[in-house]
Amino acid sequence: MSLDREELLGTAAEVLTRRPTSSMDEIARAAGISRATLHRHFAGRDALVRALEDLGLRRLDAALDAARTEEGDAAEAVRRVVAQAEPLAGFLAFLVTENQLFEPGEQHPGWERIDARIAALFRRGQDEGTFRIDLTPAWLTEALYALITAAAWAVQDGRVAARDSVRMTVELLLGGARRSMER
Amino acid sequence: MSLDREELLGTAAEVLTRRPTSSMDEIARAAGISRATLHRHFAGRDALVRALEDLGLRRLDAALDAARTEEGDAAEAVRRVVAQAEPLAGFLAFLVTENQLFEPGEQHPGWERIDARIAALFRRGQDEGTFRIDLTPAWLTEALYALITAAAWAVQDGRVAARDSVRMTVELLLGGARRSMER
DNA sequence: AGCATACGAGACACGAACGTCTCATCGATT
DNA sequence: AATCGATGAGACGTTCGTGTCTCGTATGCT
Repeated sequence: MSLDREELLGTAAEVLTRRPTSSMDEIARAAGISRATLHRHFAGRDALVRALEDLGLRRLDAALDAARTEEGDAAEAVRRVVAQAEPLAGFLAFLVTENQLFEPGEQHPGWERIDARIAALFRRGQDEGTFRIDLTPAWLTEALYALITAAAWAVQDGRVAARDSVRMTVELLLGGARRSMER
Repeated sequence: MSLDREELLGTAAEVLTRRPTSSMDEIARAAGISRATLHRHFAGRDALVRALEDLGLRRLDAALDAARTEEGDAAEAVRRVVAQAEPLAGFLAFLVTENQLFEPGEQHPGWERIDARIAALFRRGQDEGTFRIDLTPAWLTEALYALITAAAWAVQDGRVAARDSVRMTVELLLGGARRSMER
């Protein structure tokens, strides 16, 4: 009956991904515990969201590790990143919109590190001559996030087949980032 | 002092674009009227959001008209669409996230028409041989929305220069959509 | 068996935002 | 000048989510 704190975070992420406005009570019910117990684990909604932010960063970090961003062809590495990050899309979208509500400047510093890892991948591709240099790594990173979440929503709404999601995302992203001579 | 209903909608759109959680009172203050008067124009928050949805659709429609989506080279038409829609990015992002909270199925039917107009442009490009056919028009439409809003956020956060916004968006989108032989 | 810890259920107060209403005032029209 | 309509200010009740608390119970450990 009693859940590990980590599992608790997992189900909270699930519920809030489905409906970002879910109340503490709904989250507790979904986890099979009472609201009181949820409060015993997390002081309040803020604390829970902060913990979820940590979880998201850990998961994304793990995804980047699994994608081996520093190995092999940069384009292939991007493909692996998209494939690894795709299951996290909905959850990350929740965190982003949640961050949007906070005051600017107090965002979790962990995001910068993640951004830097992805941007470094694009920069490597530019240095190796695979990616065009007239699009900045920062923009390509932003576009990667945007396309992954867009693909997740499109799948959820039935506008894109789930099995095509990763391919569509990667093809559009790489097609834009790849230099013409590499095609 | 007294505002036209249309101007009222405009400032409401502005305020909610900046902070999607703004209260009715904040919206009224920003428009220079009282909460009571705001309620005289719009029965409630729901009604206001619906009216804003209409406004967004009208603006986007006008943007597509101005972009002359059915004229000339499809790639150039896409460029014009992005340029025309870019100023609407923040506002549209608000509407999308607001729609996300509604129950599925009760979304404004106007969106389908807009989607169809943009998808038709991509389909035309495919028929004319300018765009690759392994990415569906529906996905390219989705990607267009996603990249425009991503660019707006990136500009707002200082990660992309405002004057590069349209170019970066178009280059990435077209680079991905354009067939390799067209490069 | 005894005890400690964690849990569920529920009650309570607080705050925020909403929707409704009243009333006084201001301005424009006639 | 008189009147009508729209407005601003504010009070009021309601709803919803939150955070805190208590109390009875169950689970698990010694």
